Amino acid sequence: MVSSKDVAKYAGVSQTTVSRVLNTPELVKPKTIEKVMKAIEELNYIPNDIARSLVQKKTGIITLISGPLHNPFFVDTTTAIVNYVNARGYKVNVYFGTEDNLDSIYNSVLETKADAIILSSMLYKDDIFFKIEKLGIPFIMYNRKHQENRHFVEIDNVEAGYIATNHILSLGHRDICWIGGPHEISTFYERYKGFKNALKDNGIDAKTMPVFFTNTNKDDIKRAFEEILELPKKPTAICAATDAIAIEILNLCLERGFHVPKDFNVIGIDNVELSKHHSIALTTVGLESEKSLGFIAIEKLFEVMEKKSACIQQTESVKLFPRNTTCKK
Amino acid sequence: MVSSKDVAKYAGVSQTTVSRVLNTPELVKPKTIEKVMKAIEELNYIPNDIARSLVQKKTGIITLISGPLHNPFFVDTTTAIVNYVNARGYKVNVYFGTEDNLDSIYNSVLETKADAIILSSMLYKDDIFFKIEKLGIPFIMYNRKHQENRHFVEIDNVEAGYIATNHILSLGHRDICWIGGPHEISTFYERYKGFKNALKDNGIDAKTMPVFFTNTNKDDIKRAFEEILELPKKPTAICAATDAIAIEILNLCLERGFHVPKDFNVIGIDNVELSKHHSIALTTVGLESEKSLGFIAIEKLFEVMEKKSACIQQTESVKLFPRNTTCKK
DNA sequence: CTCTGAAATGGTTACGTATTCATTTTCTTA
DNA sequence: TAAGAAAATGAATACGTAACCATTTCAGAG
Repeated sequence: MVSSKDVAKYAGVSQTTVSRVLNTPELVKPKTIEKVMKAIEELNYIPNDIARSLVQKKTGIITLISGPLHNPFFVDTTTAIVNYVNARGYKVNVYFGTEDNLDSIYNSVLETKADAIILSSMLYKDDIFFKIEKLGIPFIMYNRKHQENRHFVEIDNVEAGYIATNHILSLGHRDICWIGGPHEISTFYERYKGFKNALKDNGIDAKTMPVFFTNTNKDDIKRAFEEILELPKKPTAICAATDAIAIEILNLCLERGFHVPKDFNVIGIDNVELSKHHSIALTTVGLESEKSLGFIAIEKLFEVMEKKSACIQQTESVKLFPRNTTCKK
Repeated sequence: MVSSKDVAKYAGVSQTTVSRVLNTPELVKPKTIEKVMKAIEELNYIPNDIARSLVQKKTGIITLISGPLHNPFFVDTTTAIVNYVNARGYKVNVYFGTEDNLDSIYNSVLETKADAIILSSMLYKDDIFFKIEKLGIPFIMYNRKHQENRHFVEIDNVEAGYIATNHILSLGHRDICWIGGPHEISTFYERYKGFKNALKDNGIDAKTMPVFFTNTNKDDIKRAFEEILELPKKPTAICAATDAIAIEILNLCLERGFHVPKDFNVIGIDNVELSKHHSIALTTVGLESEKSLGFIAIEKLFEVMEKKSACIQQTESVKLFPRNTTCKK
């Protein structure tokens, strides 16, 4: 591999000068620059990122721990994050976390001397929070938060659950069910809280409503859906904690020959891009702002990296996006 | 930052021994290992990946240049690639290439001393091919190939175009149009070739058929669709070169109040996961094999990295997946 | 011309690890 | 118990760059 030393020798200057030509050319005589550039050209020299990282203690890498892309929410956020990071001249190390592989991901992440971390894999009570904090580098959670209540960007999940449920109730539905995820995740816990609040405010006893807390892979959602179908009183509306779940429920309904919204109303939360597709047209609750949550989060992370902010605690407000999967009972 | 030297001093051994404890513990006395591990624990030492990379000349990084995730094909492939790479203990630097940002991506990629590159951004005649080849590291293209005809994994694109078109013809449609992408990309060129071949074999003059070669972003597809609507003789079937285009066409049809397949048949190519969703149920052509193209490609790339193979030139066979967006005329 | 300060360049070192080679310690066996 | 082999450890170095400090070169003022 050709190094800056080789270039230096070839051009008849010192390695220091080669480095200067590339980093602070204003300190080098034009004629020298020319010489060095010619040598670089002819030797096909490409600076070694790794060596630079070592000496500068900056890797130019942002680590992203996303959820899996079969969840369209992470399609939207990953796109926003990666593109933003690259536009800022950084690189992205990406991981798709599931229940199985998180340990090995965290191991790898801690060794990588990234300049910052953005993640959506955090549980409400999660030891990894403290390990990451101990790294001493900027980090931010999006869509989930930790008990410690620091470094997060989220939507107003309680409100989102409330709005979704309230919408269903306002359409006249009274046989409702909730299908959400594990409550170790703040997002699911809070959205469910909104569900209960809405029921209460409408004078309904939450305890009478069937609720399902499932893992968010297709198989488990299917299992939950089958349980729904076997309920003594079939619900007329299904409130899903996320668009990903809602869209899968949609799929299962159609697979069984049901019609949405005639047989079942379905509502989600997140307002993912896919929900806007006219084949899906999912009624959902999402950000008031045009920006995606991923974008907001990565923007904030850079603020922290640039010391413009110290600690992010941001909860974005939400609104209803009525589409075609809900209707008057 | 605490280094292996600090650990060494704390444990009363040499830095070499610390390194050995972590990499070749079988060469260290158990008692010493214990001492060192205790020091590592107490000092909260985490080995520095960067320094290791520098001396070993291995970064443990695979660079992935994917297309944008709003194309569901890249959702599938990115998932497969990232998960496979991480499972093998490597990291992934990911980029989402578009027309605008490819130059800056390539700049960044060439500087990163990745151990290998996997990409789907290559044009048929593209100078970057030679620059990457000059890097001297393993690389592979998926879904596209270069004029030089080396280092690629693709589906049989000509055959795919043929099968799709033939299916439409066999359903009795005669007013067909083709909507594809720029022909600088091998994929589009070859799928279109299959389209023409099928017409020819059915005794139809390809020149009489309306064809559209558009960029693959939503706006341009919309523009093409509007042109289709203004054709003197409205086609009964639209052959899209990719599922991404087909699904967007589906969206536009529904937006305009058309019914698919009653008003328009739509067929795609790629058999992306999303096409299987019952709200979409897109008829398409895809891999015969169960594996995703991304998986096949990354598997092959590792073969090259392990010197099991030298140069990959792989074309996978395809078959029809009939679903609900096509029907007898 | 000479002096002075600025501009330009070079020598050396540090970054944190793995590796190579040398040395010390321990074990085995006669 | 001594000798030789094997095991365990350490010292020095390389990786390729940027940064620091020292030195040389140059331009302009007196």
